[in-house]
Formats: sequence, C-alpha cells, structure tokens
Amino acid sequence: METAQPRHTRTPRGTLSQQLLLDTAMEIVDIGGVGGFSMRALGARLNIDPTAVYRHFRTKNDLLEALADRVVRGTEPLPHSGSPLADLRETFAQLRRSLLRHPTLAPVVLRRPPGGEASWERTNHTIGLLRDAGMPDHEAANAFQTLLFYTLGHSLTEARHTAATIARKGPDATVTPVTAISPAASRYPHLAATADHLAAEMETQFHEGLGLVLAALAI
Amino acid sequence: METAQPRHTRTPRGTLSQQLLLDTAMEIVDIGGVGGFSMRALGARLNIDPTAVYRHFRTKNDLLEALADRVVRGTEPLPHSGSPLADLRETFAQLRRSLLRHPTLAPVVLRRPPGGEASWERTNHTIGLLRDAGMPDHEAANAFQTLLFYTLGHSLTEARHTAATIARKGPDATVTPVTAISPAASRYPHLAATADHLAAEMETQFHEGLGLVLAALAI
DNA sequence: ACCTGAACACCGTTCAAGT
DNA sequence: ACCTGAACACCGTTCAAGT
Repeated sequence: METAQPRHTRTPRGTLSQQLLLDTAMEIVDIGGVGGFSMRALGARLNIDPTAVYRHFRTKNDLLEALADRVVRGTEPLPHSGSPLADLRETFAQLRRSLLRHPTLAPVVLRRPPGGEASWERTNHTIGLLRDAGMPDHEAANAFQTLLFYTLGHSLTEARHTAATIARKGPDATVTPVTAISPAASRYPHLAATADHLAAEMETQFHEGLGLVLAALAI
Repeated sequence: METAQPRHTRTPRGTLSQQLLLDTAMEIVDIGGVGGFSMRALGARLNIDPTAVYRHFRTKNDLLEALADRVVRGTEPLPHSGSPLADLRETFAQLRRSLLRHPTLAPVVLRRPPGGEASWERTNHTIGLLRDAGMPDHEAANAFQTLLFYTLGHSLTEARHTAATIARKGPDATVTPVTAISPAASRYPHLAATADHLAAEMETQFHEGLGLVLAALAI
C-alpha cells in the first residue's frame, strides 16, 4: 500500500493551486506527522521552489489551519434518524472519527478557536436535538458542552496514542489499546483492580463514556 | 508586576543545575509561550552559552517534558474530606487548575503518555473514591475515564483561550469568557437560544459539566 | 569537570530577478 | 502573472577546544 505519489517531473506552470497544495501537504502530514511538514518538504514533493507556496498561503500556519479546517469540517452527513439519543451518539462519534482520520493534526485542530460555517451548523443541529427532546436552554447548552469536551478529551488522547504508534512503526501499523499500568500494582490496589477495564479498546471505552453522560440527560 | 528577572552578570561556573534551568525555562514559557522558548533564549537569559544546557538535558524535548512533569504533578494535596462526591469534584478541579497555571504548556502535557509516580498515585486515589462508594470495578473505571477526558477537553480548551489572550495582551491580561457566536444568529436558531449559556464563565461551565457527569454516577 | 564557540543541517519568510 | 533563487534571521545539536 503506497500513500505517497513521488513526482519526478517538474510541476508545470499554472497547475499550482490551494487544492493541490493542501492535498500534497496532507500526504506529507499523514506519512511523517506535522513535525515532518515544512515548506521545503512541500516544495520538494511537488518539485517546485518552496517559496512558490507563498502565492497561495500567507504563512505556513495558514496552510496548517486550512488542513485543520478539512479535518474538522467532516465528510459525513448530519444524522436525522428520529431518535435524539441515537443522533447524539452518532454526532459525537463522527467528531471522533474526523479527528482520528488524521491523528497528528488533532493538536492543530484543538489550538484553533471554535468556528467556521460547517462547525456552527453542526453545533446548532446538536443543540437542536437536545432542545427538541425537551431540555431547557440552560441544560441543553450544558449538556452539549459536556459531551463536546468529553469527546475532545478522549479523541485527542486516542489521536496522540495513534500518532505515536505511527511514528514508531509506520503509517500502516495496527494500533493496539493503551497498555495500562506498568508500575508495581501492589502499591496501587485500585489501579490493579480496574487495570483490565482501563486498558480496554479505545472505541469501546469512548462509547461507554458517551453512554454515561447521555444517561445523565434523562431524555 | 514583574515576572522576569533579567541577569546581566555572567552566571558563575558550577551554578548551573536542572533546578535553575527549569525555573528559568518556566519563566520564559510563562512570558512568551512555548513558541518563545528556545535553547538560545534560555542561554541568553542565564548569560551562558546555549549549548551548556546539554550537560543537563539530552534534548530540548526532554527539557519541555520535565516542565510538563512539573505541571502535571500538581502541588495540592489529595482531598480526604470523607465525602466521595466532594473529593471527586476537588480532584478534577485540581487537575484543571494545574493545567491552567501554565496554559501554554497544556498541549505539551497532552502529548505525553499518562504516567509518572505522582500521576499513578492520584489515579489510584481517585478510582479508590469511586470503588469505596460502592461502584463495581467496570463502572468505576468507566466513570474515572469519563471524568478525566471531560476535564482534559475542557481544560485544554480553556488553556488555549487563555494562552491566546496572553499572547495578544501580555501575561497580566484579564481573560474574558469565550465570546459566543459571531455568525448570523438567525440562521442558527438553537445557537441563538443558548448563546448566553454557551458564553458563560469557563469555571462555572466546568463545574456544571462535572456535576452533570457526577449526577450520572448514583453515588 | 564544566563551559565555550565554531560549525552543520535545518527552518520560515522576503524580495529582487527571471520567464 | 507566476515562479525562482539568493539572502536573512532564526532554529537544535555536535564536537573539538579551551579553562
């Protein structure tokens, strides 16, 4: 399986575009992580002078933000199943999947302030699910933020773990669950008792936590 | 208020230590953010050659990890009030405060895998609170992780906002709540209805979300 | 033993020059 | 109009040399 498409021929004039630059940048990021991305690396992969990129993006940071935009926009349609609980599960599961699709970009996504049309639309829709289910505005806002922060915390942790595995074993490595506790278990009885559950599959873990928060909602 | 202590005199031989280097590094980070920290900046502030630092830390990354260690270790004692609910609230409130004490280091903390003696001890203690309150192991593990990920997501978001404010207005700026929704509210009725609550004080918001999760626990 | 300073291989970004 | 390439001001890190 080959994600890279090396270009040995000089990219012809006029073919450079934000599209092409972002696609190529995303390839670099997926292979070598954000740390492996540089204007010079991008230029090399396209066989253009690195400074040609500045025609299309003001700074490297702008380019990374545009990549983060792609990640956060998401590709899956908003759920409309008729069951608010199922739709809520699916909404945050989608957010998780978006963040994990390009795990090394997850930190870049986090350091952006919330926003963007696509993001507002999803937020509006999600709060709508809660309000339509009968929750007062205050509770609906609180529930939304709790679910969002839980999903962010979990997904960023999982993305960190996935990115670290990829960095060690290459982009096609299978990611194993977080190994639980290395220190002497005898000193930490409560850790020892729950070690098996703490080291569960990240996806199972995510859904159980989501279920816990949703259970508090009385929808 | 002056956090910086400029050194015009050459630091004498033999006074360099991990202690002094970390203290100075933390000053730089608190003033200019992680982005403003470099081995050369550290050398300049101590009036030593930048490469002298390599006697005490193998790489810049090791030094940043040591800073993150300080942040995550926390200074406050584990709560033992007798009320498990109150202790749980306090435990995660402590984690939040630790992360916010040096907001620009929060992303560095996140990209570390969990661990360290101090961290295991806190984890063990927290899971103990849940088990001693009668929760079965599986539920206790699940509840702990949910509370942890919620706290991480919220604190990292708040830290990002705080760090951005400091970067714009200097280290002594007062951090205002996140301003809610800029886009045309008419297009997003559910956002408009809950805008006031979404823009609440971050601390209030945090405790309400924590309360929501804790309410699901039936302790 | 501990610190220095030159050097190497990188960065992001600017700007005059080429086509 | 679009791309190039030299140049500038930075990086982290290594290693021989100094004290």
